[in-house]
Amino acid sequence: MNTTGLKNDNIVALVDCNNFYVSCERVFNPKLNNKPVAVLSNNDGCIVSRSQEIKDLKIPMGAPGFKYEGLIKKHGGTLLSSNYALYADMSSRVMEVLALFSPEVEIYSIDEAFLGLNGFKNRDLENFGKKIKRTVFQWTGIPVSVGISQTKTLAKVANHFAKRYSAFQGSLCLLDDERITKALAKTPVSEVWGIGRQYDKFLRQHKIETALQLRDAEDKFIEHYLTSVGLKTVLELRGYACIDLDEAPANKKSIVTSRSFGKQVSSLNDLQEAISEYVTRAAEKLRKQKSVAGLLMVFLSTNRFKEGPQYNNSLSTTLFPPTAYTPELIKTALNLLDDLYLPGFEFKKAGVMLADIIPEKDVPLSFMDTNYLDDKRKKLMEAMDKLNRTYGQDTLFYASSGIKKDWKMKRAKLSPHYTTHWNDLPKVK
DNA sequence: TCTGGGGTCCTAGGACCC
DNA sequence: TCTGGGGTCCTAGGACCC
Repeated sequence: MNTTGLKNDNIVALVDCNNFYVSCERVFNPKLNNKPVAVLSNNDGCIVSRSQEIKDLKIPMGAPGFKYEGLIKKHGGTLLSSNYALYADMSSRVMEVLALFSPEVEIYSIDEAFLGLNGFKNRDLENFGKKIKRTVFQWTGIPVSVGISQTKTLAKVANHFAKRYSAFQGSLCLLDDERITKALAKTPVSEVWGIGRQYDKFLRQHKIETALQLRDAEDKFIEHYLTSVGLKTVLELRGYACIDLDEAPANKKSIVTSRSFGKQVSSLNDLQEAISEYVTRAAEKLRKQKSVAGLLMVFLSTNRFKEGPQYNNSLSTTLFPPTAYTPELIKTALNLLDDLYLPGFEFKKAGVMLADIIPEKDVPLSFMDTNYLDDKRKKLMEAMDKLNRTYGQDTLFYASSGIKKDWKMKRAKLSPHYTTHWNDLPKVK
C-alpha cells in the first residue's frame, strides 16, 4: 500500500443509476412517472428500490412492503414485484453505452460502474460527466448520476453530491483539494463507502462524525479498530488510490441460490423440489464461469418472524472430484436434505451453496474416469445450458424440481418481461 | 510438576458492499 | 396473510507441526 509516496494523479468516475429498478419500470410504463413507485424484493417482501416520491413519504429502504402498501396507494402510487430479467437487460444496455466513454470500465453492480479516466486529464471533465448522463438517458431512458474524483471512494462522495443537489445537474467533478475538503466536511461519516452501521457507531463514539474527520484520523487508530480495510478507506479519502479498477469480473468463490417460499412448507417432497431447482440454478452459474465445485451445502430455516419452534440448520459435503454436473449435484443435495430434514416444522426458506470452486481446467487428469469433464456428461450440460439460454429458463428441466411447485415465491405485482420475452414486447399503437 | 518459539492452515464470526 | 438475496474480505483462535 502506498502511504508515503506522491499522491497519484488517478482519475475515476462513478456512474450510478438513479433508483434503478424503479427507473427500469418507468421506461416501459410512463404512467409511473411523478408518482410514488417502489419495487419489492423476491417474494414481494421488502422494498428494495424507491422513487423520489417514496423517499419523500419517509418510507425506508428495506421496509416490509405490506406495512406501507396502504400509504403508497393513498398517494396514488404503485408497488411492484421485482422483475430481474428486465433489470439485468436494461443494465447491460446502460453498460454498453458507458463503454463508449472509456476503454476502462468496471461493472461494479447491476446499477453502477467505475470508469477509468486517466487519459482524460486535459478534458473538461465537468462537461464530460454531463455528456455521459445525457447520452445514457437518451439511449436507454435510465437517469444516472456521475461523480468524478481521484479515487473510487472520493468518486462515490462526488456521486452523492451530484445525486442530492440538483444544482449539479447530475454530475460533479471533485479534483482540487479545496473542493474535496469542503465536500468531505459536509459528508456524514456513515455515507462514506466502506463505513457501515457498526463502524459509524464506533467512529461517532470517538467523535469522528464527518468524512473529513475520518480522513484526518490517526492511521494506527483506524488500522487497529477498522482493520486494514478501514485504513484503505482513509487513504482513499486522502487521494491515494488503494482500490484498483477491476475490469475483468473475478470468478465467484462461492455461489448461493436460496429463496423464501411463497408459503410455509413442511413436506419433504416440496423441499426436494425446491432444492433440486436451486441446485440447477447454482450449477448453471458455476458452468457459466467454467468452474467446478468441491463443496455443496444445503440449508433450511423456519420463519424467524413467527412464534413457534425454530429450526435453522445446514449440512455440507465435499465433492470429489469436484464437479459441475447437475444430476450428480442434485443427488448429493437430496441426500443431504434427507439428513437435514425434520418433520413437524414449517419451513420458510431453503438454499444451496456451492463452494471450494476452482476452474475446471485445474481438475487433475488422474480423476478422469469419474470426472464430469471427461465424458458425455459435460456435453449434455452444455446442450441443456444452450437450450435454456436460447428458449428461456426451464425449457428443459429436471423432473425432481417438480411441475406444480406449490412452494414457489410470490410475485403478485410483476410487470411484463418487456425486453426478454417475445410475448411481452411493448405494443406500439 | 515443570514446559519455547514459531510457522501454517482452517474455521467461525463479523464487518462491509449492492 | 405478507419481513430479500448474493457476495467479499479480514481477523482471532484453535489444531497441528517442527
